[in-house]
Amino acid sequence: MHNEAIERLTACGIKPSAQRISIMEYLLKHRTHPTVDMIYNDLVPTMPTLSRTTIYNTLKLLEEHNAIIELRIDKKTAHYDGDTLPHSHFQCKSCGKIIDVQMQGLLNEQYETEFVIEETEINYRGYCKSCLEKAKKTNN
Amino acid sequence: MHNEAIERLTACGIKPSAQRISIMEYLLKHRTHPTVDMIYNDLVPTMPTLSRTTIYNTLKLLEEHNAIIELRIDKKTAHYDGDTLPHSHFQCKSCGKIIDVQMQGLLNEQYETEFVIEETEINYRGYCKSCLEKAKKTNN
DNA sequence: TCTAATTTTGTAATGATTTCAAATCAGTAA
DNA sequence: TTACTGATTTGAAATCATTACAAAATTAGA
Repeated sequence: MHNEAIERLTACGIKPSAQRISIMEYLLKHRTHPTVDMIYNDLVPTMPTLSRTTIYNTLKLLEEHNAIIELRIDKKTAHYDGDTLPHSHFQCKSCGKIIDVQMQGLLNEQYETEFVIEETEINYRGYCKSCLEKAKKTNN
Repeated sequence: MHNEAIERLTACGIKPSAQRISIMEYLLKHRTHPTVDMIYNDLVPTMPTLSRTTIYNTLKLLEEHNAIIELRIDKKTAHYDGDTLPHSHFQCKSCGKIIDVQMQGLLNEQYETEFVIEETEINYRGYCKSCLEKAKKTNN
């Protein structure tokens, strides 16, 4: 797990520091879609100088380099996922748990037994035509 | 538009007050996926006593009664949509604009000319099996 | 009109995230 | 080893969207 973390970091072009390895390793080991605070509370005991800011900074860095995915399914706080392969998520409005949904496209009845869905949200992010054109003019 | 707002409110079981009508009407008229602040700034001139808190309260009420949809595509703030029919959204990471994507399921090349997609996120929200079972036991 | 319930309002509190400058660390050349 | 440079980490303070709350205003019914 430790080596996998280092491999993932270097493969994504990130210099593997002790903190970055710890956080990457945590996300590879725990498929619970943790928040910053969960990661912090679990790592501080073995890394007492660790700062919350470092976790924020590192997660942003990892996300920008596509080493992890930032989930915005929770309306309050960001959650993070070490699984970068395309898949969807379900969050229970009562207990807050986030569950992986290994299916592209819309859900079928197979899942109706596992949970009751009240909201479906499909979000795309990227760059719009006019911003791409503006960037072209400025950069060339 | 005024009457449509009242109709939507009553159809969703919401008593139509002046403020609620204004906000509902605004969301029916402006398909720009506004934030609380956009709604506030646009409505205050004609409704000087309007409070931001009322907008927060009203939007939550409207959403709970399925009169509108709350969008969480923007990582900073909530946006709101008066169009409750199922559709997806795209947000430009540069200008922040949110664009409707009238397509269920994953995007095809048709959209590649309109924008470049970097992230795809499919979120479901509802209730998980164990929470549903807990609720059953408590309520019966 | 009087009263009770509902709705609205403004202020203060909350809490996640960001900013920022100082401290620490890692790597390199002398 | 030592000194230097740049990268990384850290903690405190600031920011900003949202919520809590209690008072004020409005509405509806008797």
